[in-house]
Amino acid sequence: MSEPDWVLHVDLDQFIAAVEVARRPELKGRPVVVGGNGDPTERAVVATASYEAREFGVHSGMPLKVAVRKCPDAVFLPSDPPAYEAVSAHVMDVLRELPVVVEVIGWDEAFLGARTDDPEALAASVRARVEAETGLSCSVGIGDNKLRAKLATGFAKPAGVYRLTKDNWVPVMASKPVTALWGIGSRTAKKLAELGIGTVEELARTDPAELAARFGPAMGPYFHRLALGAGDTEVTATPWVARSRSRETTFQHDLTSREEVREQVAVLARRVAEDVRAEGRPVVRVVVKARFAPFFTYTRGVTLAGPTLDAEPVERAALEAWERFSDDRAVRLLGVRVEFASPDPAT
DNA sequence: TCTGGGGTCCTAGGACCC
DNA sequence: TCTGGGGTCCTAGGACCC
Repeated sequence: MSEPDWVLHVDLDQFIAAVEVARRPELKGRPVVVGGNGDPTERAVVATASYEAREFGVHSGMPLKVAVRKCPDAVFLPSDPPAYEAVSAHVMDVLRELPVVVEVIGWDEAFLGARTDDPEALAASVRARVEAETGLSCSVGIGDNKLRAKLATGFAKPAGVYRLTKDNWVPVMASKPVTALWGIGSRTAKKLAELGIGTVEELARTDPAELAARFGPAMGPYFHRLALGAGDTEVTATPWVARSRSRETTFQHDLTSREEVREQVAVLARRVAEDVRAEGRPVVRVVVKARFAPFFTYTRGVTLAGPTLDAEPVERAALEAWERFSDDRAVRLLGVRVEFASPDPAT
């Protein structure tokens, strides 16, 4: 595949809320919050808030209990992943009809690789086609690599187009906080602040060796490259092959008996085993995640004697992994993850 | 305010081997 | 009885993203 001239990043506007409003037109214009079972008294977080709800300070990841306090008049709806998956698949099909390479990176996001003299015209046609075929609004970032295209979308939202390349990177990004970069979160920002680094420009001016000493040989130089706006340009339509599958549950009330916990570990293990049997990929390792009250999370893993597609050894390994926790605190969350053999090109 | 569920990748430390 | 240096693999934890 030849190098594309341009990378476009397409991001559907308030995707989950938009899907819900589309099938309940009477909700249009109202604050809508989707998450959990739609019961804001439960332990769950906001998956997506409509722009009307965001006006009240509600945002993704916020506990529903907090959201309902900020916006008591919002309509709270349960999350319905199969519905979003179906709409997402439709949108991706619409994108594939355009003269671009489509790399899906989430329900509501994709990179497009394109050879064109007029990326703005292409972006406009993306927005028009998606709107016409699905009724959904999207924003499009145009970049000379994936990082810049992705960040450009943030400036394009909502329902717009924005171009970010090496030509305007410095004026646009230099004074922004390091968290504006895709890959730097609050934890890393805090550590950078301890080094006196707060902005993208300050990070760009820092010696990569100094960053490597603090963040490791891969992450340190990577953060420096981010600050320069450097990134991948390759866009591939090859579907992603998962390394692992998992199921996890946060309990509405913490589990306190070890017997009850064992039962739930077994339930999760069987559920994951069912998921992966459908995929037909042998499991080589099973990892149990436990979150103890108030919020301490640990994992314990067991490597299987040999690859398997059966539920029974997965369940046994999960219980064995659970037994290796010595903790007696109440359990807030349990998870079971299975890992596949690494995809070896030789096999 | 009280923190979901599903993923990926990197790092550090210990085990083990030569 | 005191013990180097390097490499690789495995595990658990941390951080990030959608």
